[in-house]
Amino acid sequence: MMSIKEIAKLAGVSPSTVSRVVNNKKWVKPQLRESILALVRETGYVANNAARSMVLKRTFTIGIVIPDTFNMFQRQLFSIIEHDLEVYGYRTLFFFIKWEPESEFNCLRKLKAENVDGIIMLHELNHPDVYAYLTQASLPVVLCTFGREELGFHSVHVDEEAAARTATEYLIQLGHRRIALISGTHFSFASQRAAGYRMALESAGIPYDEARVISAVAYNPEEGRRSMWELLERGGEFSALFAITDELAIGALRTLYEAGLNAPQDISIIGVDDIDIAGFVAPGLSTVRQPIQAMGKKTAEIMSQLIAGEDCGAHSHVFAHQLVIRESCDTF
Amino acid sequence: MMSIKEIAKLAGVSPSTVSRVVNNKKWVKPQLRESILALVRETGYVANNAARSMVLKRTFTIGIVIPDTFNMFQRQLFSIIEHDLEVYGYRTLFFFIKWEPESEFNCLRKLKAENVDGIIMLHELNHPDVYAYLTQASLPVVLCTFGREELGFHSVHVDEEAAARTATEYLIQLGHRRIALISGTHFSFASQRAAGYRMALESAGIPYDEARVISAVAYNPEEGRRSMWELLERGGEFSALFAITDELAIGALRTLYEAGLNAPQDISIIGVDDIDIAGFVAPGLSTVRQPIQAMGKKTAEIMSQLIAGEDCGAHSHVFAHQLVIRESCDTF
DNA sequence: GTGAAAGCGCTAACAC
DNA sequence: GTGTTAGCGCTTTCAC
Repeated sequence: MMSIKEIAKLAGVSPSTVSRVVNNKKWVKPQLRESILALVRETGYVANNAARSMVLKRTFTIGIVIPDTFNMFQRQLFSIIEHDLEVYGYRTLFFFIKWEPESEFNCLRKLKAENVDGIIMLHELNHPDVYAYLTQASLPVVLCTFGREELGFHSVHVDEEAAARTATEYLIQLGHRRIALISGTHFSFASQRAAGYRMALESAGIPYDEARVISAVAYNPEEGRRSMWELLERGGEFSALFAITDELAIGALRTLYEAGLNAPQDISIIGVDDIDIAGFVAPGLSTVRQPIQAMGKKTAEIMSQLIAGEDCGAHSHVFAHQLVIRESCDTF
Repeated sequence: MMSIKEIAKLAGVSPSTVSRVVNNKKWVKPQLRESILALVRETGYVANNAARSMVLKRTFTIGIVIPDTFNMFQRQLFSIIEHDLEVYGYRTLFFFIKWEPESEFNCLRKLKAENVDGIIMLHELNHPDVYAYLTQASLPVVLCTFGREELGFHSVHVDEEAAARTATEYLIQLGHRRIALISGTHFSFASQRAAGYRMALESAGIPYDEARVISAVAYNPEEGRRSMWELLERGGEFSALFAITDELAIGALRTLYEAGLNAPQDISIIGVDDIDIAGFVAPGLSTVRQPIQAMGKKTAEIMSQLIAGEDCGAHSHVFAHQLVIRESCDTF
């Protein structure tokens, strides 16, 4: 690999001068600058990041903590964030969290080893050491799609409870009263969305019936499929289903197909997130949209401001959700 | 951030000794080793990667080149690769390629700056400078899901042409003779799969009819949907469709739904890849599976062998595809 | 067994 | 304007 010294030798100048040129600093005679630039182009020289970040004490790298099984929603989100971060001049480094308990600890190790300039979490970490480290290192942190007010981190998210209430109320408005729920236990959004469901029921004077709710152990289509089958096999009657994520809802839709049932004629189904594929299944999935694009952009923006030491105002940035009506729900 | 010097000072030893301990080298008195280890645990010290890789001249990082719009197939693939690479002791760094022409050049810059130990390409790059650099730097390279025999790189892929032929022949076997095709122009797999379609037709003595083929500009559901609408609007008759990717096929399935048509009753549809979601749409998508798991594992394995300087045998590792019959195709 | 010293590639004071 | 020097955090000879 070409190094700055070699370029310097070729140009007959000192490394400092080359450094000044490639970093666009002043105090280099225009003519010299040009000739060095030409040399750089010719040789294809690019400065070594490791060496650079060591002296600068900045890596220009933002760590993104994300589950290794990241779903389509998170996938869209991080693409947006990655893109914007690049525009701001930052690289992204992914830290994939697995379901094993040591994974979080492992992530912390890597975080320390990498010396990132900031961290964006698309995944809730529970190990207190992680948050302790982040705080103590006073590393810029932005939580995306969940909040942690107590910890004082910036966060970008929707009001999960309200979003779930919107979905459930839509079903109620359509005339449904026996509404099943596919919920889950992992991550705070699950209990928040489940709470929104209960509140909607309560407001409408509909009793909450445990026989119609099931807790999924993951948020993918296969779990949705499995859960819906279980719900069906319980024999309890329901005319509509609220699944706390679109992927779960898509799996439930699949179960209906397998069972020879139709949505929305037999059972109405609604999800949350509005992932890309939601509009392509048949019937198109009605859902509550999280403004992925806007949330991703905001996350990147806050991060860049935080690093620049600018004030970002409120710590909690709550985005409005939006009901998206497609074809999977009908009046009862 | 804690540094090796501080640990050394706390332990009352020199940095070299601490280094020996954390790197599990010999020549440290067991007792001393224990006390230093305890200190490391206590302080949560983790060696700085940048500094480490600078002196080692290895980064233990594998670059993964992937389109920023990576589809579900590629997403599954890289999760597997990332996981295995971690087991082998390597980190992964993603290089997202955008559709802009400068993106490839930009990627090359980053590649140079990062000093990765190896590169896995999940995306074909066309800029000759890239391959020139890879060769000249004699960096281990593994191409995944496409080949480049001429360039002498290792590659892991299926026989794209044969896979497409399998899909098309299945349709023919079912009695279809008017088979539409949604193909594309980007990346070599597209023309290879299109060629497989033509060969299957030819073998069956079915004339190739341009009126029934369309070229998509991307390989996502939206493009599949759009393409299928165009095919339908052309008015040409066909009883089956071969879409060169599952995402395209899923979009086409959606078009049928929108048009009030049914698969497989009105039109049979088959794709290629067998992405996760293929089994969850309604009807379940029949497709030709690429053994994602095996291919990902092999890719990581070859990479680790290449770095270790081991011989990996053949340069081209071709995996067998497999017809997956679900519900989207029926006899004509 | 352990420490001192050199050096990886780079940037930033500071000298000239 | 340009070069010299020191040093970022680490590992690795080479002394001792």
